[in-house]
Amino acid sequence: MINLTFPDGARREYEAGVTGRAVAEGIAKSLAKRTVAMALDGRVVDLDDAIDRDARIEFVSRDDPRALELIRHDCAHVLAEAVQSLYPGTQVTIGPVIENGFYYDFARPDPFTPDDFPAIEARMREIIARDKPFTKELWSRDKAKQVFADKGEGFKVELVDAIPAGEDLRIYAQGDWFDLCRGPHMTSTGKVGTAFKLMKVAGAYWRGDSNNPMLTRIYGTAWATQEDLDAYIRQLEEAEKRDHRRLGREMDLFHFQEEGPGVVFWHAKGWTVFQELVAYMRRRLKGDYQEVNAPQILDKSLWETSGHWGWYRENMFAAQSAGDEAEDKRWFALKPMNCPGHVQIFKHGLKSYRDLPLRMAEFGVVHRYEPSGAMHGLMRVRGFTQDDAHIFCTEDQLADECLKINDLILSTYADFGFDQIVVKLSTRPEKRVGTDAMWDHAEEVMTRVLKQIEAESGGRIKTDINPGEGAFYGPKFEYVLRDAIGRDWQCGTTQVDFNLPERFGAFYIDPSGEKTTPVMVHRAICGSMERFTGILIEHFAGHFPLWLAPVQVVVATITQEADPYAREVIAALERAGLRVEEDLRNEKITYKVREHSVAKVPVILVLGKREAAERTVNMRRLGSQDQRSMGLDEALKALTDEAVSPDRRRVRASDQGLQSAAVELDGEHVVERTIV
RNA sequence: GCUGCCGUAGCUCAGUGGUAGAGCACUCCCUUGGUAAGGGAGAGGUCGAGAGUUCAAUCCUCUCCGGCAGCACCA
Repeated sequence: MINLTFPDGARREYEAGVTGRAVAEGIAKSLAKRTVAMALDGRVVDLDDAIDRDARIEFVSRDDPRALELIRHDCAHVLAEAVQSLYPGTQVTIGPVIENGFYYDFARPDPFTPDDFPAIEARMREIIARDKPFTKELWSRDKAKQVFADKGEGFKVELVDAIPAGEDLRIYAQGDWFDLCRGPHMTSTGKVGTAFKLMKVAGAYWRGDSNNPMLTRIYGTAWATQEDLDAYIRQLEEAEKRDHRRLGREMDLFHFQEEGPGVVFWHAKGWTVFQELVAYMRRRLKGDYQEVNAPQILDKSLWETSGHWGWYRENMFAAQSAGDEAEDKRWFALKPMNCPGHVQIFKHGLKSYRDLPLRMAEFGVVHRYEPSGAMHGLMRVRGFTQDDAHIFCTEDQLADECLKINDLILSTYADFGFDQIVVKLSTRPEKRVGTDAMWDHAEEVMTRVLKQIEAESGGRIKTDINPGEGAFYGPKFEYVLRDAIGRDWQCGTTQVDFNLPERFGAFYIDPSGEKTTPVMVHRAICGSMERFTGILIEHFAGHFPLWLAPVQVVVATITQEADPYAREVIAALERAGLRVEEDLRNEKITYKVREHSVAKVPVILVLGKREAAERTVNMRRLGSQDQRSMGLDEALKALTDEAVSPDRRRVRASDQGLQSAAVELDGEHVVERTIV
């Protein structure tokens, strides 16, 4: 006999080996009917599984959040059956659940196209309507291999081989169709419901390895209800509207063209945002960092010394004199990183332990030959600006420096309204330099720092470990932020480097007069300034907070009679340091308002005869139909106050002895105020 | 880089084996209008590049370039 504990705390005895379904039916037929799976001690399993020991039991209904994964997984199986029945000869491989849906990879000479979706979806609906039960069998390895081999399912045979010895091979059938699968599944295909949709097709390498053949993958999404599915589709449409490539065009921020694949043409407005961001970062570095600038192209020998030529040559740009008869035909490389340059600067002149920690920053433009398929708007480019820095310090200073960097990174993200941050520690990879003792030490320091970061954040910062993902020269922290629509971006990074200073023979004189190799820490906060600008565009949906907006105010007149006053207002705004554009065109005010609203200008000051006579302005904020009439001086004060960047506001607040709670002008608040 | 799709005016997109069209934007004219598109006229394209098939190619075929969606990659 076994004891089962129910969610309400009740305990009952059952024969060992009783199935969940029998338990449910014993309680109520209706319960059994609406239950799609059960959870034993919190682990979701098939309802028909035999229960052979004491457990906490919960019945999972279709509307249980835990059922969503089952719905998607079952839907993947239904997709696979539909595809095999419609396209005989197609091999099935794997079909896992992913965020917001699932996919299934098929092997087929002719890849699928979205044109195939209606037929597949129709067949899926038939399979779901048939409502065949999912049944599970345990097969021997030999039987599974034999059956799949006989069916011509070579990929499944490989999967069977990959399952560790001693593990059961589970086969799930839904009527005549069956698949090798870890499970669990719901009770029958009908439970999948109709709130599913095939989304796109794509190629994907077998087992994620680019040496393997390419399969054809069908992505789908599935939800418990049609409302959930509709909401998801709407969310995708919303994300598309925020796409920085689209907003970049609409707001006239930047463009790309064929002659420069992966390099940005920044227009005046985009460059204004970019430069505001750089200026912000410069202010944040002041006092702690010295800013330098190392050369753009350097003799390839330097990159051989650094190791980049050996490790990353395929991804580097090289240049030489274009003249056929040039006396000097040596090869130079465009810098892919700033660190070798910074080490040269460090080495210039003898350094003392008193100079450490020496923090060297650069907004360095680096070029990397990214694979063509990797490029994506501003997010992945071949030429970009790093907010890079290298800290030369002693071993003893390492932990403090990591924590100091952490403070800078987190406070920077907070200034833009990013408050969901994950810090991940990446540990030693297989291909690496340096002794195990060095790695032990560095990982020990960084693990300690990671714990401290988590503890000091009061639970706000999540941490994680990526085993084996470190750089070849040292372990690293990666800072992943979540934007306004829930997408994650890895931006900041802190990397410990035991390798480079030694390779270049950099040293300082320690207190006992000995030459000592410093530890070097690479760190970036935004990472790529181009990318971070792209993230901000999408995060704010183009509705930048006033301090970042490329055009902060447009002064638009209703009639020409207001032109002289408008010029006065513009001059006053410009004197106050605001970025202003005039719109004195011979157009109706509705037309002007529409145009500037579409361009996402945060503030429109409308001036007509009345304002000119009263020396007032009529202010309209982006995203609001409301208008506010106010005196010119009042408007100037309100706008200049709001246009103060968050870091300056913080300084101002502390100067006035105010609590940091007064720091409200982060991105979130501005967004709330300016977006409908 | 791999798989699939795409490339026509500044932008969004129609279209055809007989060398092209719309809307918006742009220029000019009328209009001076109170908060998301007033009216009229005009200008604007080597149909991504090259080769092939054809009497004839923007359209069909191939190669290349670029883009998009995934995959792989990201020092």
